[in-house]
Amino acid sequence: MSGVGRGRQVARISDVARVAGVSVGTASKALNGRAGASEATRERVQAAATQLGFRPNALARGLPSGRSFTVGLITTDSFGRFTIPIMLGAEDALGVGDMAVLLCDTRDDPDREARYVEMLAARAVDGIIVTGRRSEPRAPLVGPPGCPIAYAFTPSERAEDCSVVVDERGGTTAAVEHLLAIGRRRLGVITGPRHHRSARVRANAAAAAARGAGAPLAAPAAFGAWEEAWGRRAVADLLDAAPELDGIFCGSDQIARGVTDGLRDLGRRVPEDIAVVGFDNWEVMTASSRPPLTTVDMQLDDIGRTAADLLLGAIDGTPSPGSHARPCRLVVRGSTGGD
Amino acid sequence: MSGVGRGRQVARISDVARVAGVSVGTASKALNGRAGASEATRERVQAAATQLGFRPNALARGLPSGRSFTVGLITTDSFGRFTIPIMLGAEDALGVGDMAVLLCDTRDDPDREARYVEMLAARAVDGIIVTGRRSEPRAPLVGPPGCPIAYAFTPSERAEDCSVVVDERGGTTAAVEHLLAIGRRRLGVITGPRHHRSARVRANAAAAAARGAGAPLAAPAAFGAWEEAWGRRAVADLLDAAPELDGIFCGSDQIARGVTDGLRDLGRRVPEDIAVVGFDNWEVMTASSRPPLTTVDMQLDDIGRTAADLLLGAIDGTPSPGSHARPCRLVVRGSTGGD
DNA sequence: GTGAAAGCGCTAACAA
DNA sequence: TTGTTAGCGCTTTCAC
Repeated sequence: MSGVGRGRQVARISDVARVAGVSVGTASKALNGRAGASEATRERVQAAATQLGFRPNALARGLPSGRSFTVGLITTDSFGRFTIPIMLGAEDALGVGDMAVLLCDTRDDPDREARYVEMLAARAVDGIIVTGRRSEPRAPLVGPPGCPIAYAFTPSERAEDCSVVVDERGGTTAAVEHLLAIGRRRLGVITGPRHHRSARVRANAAAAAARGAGAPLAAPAAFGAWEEAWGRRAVADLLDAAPELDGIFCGSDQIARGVTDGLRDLGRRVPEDIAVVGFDNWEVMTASSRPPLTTVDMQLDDIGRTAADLLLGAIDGTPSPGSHARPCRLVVRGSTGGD
Repeated sequence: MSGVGRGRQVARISDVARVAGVSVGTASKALNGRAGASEATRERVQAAATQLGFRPNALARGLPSGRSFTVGLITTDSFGRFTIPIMLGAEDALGVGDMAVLLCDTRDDPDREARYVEMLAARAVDGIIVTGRRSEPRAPLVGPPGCPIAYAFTPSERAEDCSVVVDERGGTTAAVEHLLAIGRRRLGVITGPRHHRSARVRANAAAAAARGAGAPLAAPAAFGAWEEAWGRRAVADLLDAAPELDGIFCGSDQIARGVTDGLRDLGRRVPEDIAVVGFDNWEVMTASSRPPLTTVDMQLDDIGRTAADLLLGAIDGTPSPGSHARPCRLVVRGSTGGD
């Protein structure tokens, strides 16, 4: 015990100092590039550190400064399809600054969230990234006092908090304009449940874009569920209501895939008779759909990366309060005649 | 600076000691339940701690002991479908012991892996969990000397390392026995690429189970890709080779879903004409398939939980070397007449 | 430019 | 039973 266990096997700064023939304080300065160390000693110390494979103990390093070179990543949803790319992007950005990431999966449970925040406080994290699977704003995280927070994808309800969100409106508009650009004029919309903000935003944006181009929707947007089965069912109903439909914007790739399957069942050709656009660029869906789906990519890794960058800024004393919208990217494939 | 920043806002053990009217050392003993503190003071200290909302600084706590109450979670694959449930299970088990989880996504890059190991060493992690998306054994992780490691799902090539793996053979056998139990005798197998261990293991186990029951496969196993499109294609070929097939075991739910779609295209009814079983219990696939898929659940959360438990044991001085196989669970749904 | 010394918050010897 | 003291490995004053 008494720290003699594993710790001893690793080079400490005192070892580096001894090898370099300087004091511990000087070694510290030299290693951290702080003023007050000649170029010569700096090099000697660096050499000694390299030779010994010295890595500063992050725990000890953080104690005096109150920093831990660690950020907490809180996801309110068991990491799913949406949070993963966000996490990867965040990890990328943080890795550059040698920041480690502490994982916290709250599973939508406020108690778990509170416990995790305590844990992060006890570990003196330098900042926290909060993410989730929905674009609906969430109640602000009650974090450790003074600890910077950045929200990714799921914004905070408090407007002045730093949130990085997807420009869903812009992505939808691009998708509809693409349908119009390939000559479709009688458009329909099939999307998720009305109580989901994303479903509403995308439906409204699609309707507005179509109307704005002088080609208003051929039928009201159909709200349902984020499921293939809903897409299959809805497209049949939609064609009853508007038989000469020639383009469909779907609120998700799952729905879009159901729509293409439904259209095939009905004997309609995609994209010749009816072009279909999805949303999410979820490879599993876009690739297995017949034909592959044109879709909107939310570039979630960029969301995560940006949130992490802004968080790092805040940690360094340059906060970026407010909501930051990031663009989507349209990916054209066979379901609108691409490829 | 100088630790006066955020650190000051949080109660330290000295605050607790002062409020309780005892020394810091006594407070420490009382809080940690170590011998040498009367019941009365113990209670006073506890009360003071609660009142102040005291949480011991994990960094400071770990410095003397050389421990950090943190484990590293290394995943060799951008967290995908397989690693997520594993991570959740591991988090569950670790959370009980108040262990935090440091996230490391190596993206199959040995350099990244090496850098992460250094980072984990610098943070003095108490242990490391290594996971991946394949059941193929991997080269042993070169971790910090003396640091316990547990492999989850993807085992280590070194037999004496602690690995928790899925009993794929057992799961496959259960699936085939289910097909036999509902009266199917002319079975086929469609699975992933031959160079994937899982594809081979499952195909062999299925063939052995069928043979063992006196109903050898009606056609050799078809190896291809983990894709729906492969399932659609393969089932057509398989029916050419063995027209009176009445049951198909698929190496994944994606393939199985392709198979059900392909059978519908061919005018065969599932399960009346041909029963279909998948593998993975991936909800997106099982639910959208028509009918919903009977499948094998690998219980990956259990894999993660078990790996974490074994790691905690090793950290506490009770290692569990060797390979630990965990059972699968058969989930019966419409594609074999269930529900 | 360099070294000595204090201290970050905690634990664990050892005294009292 | 309690308090005192000495570190854990590092950074950072402050003398020299």
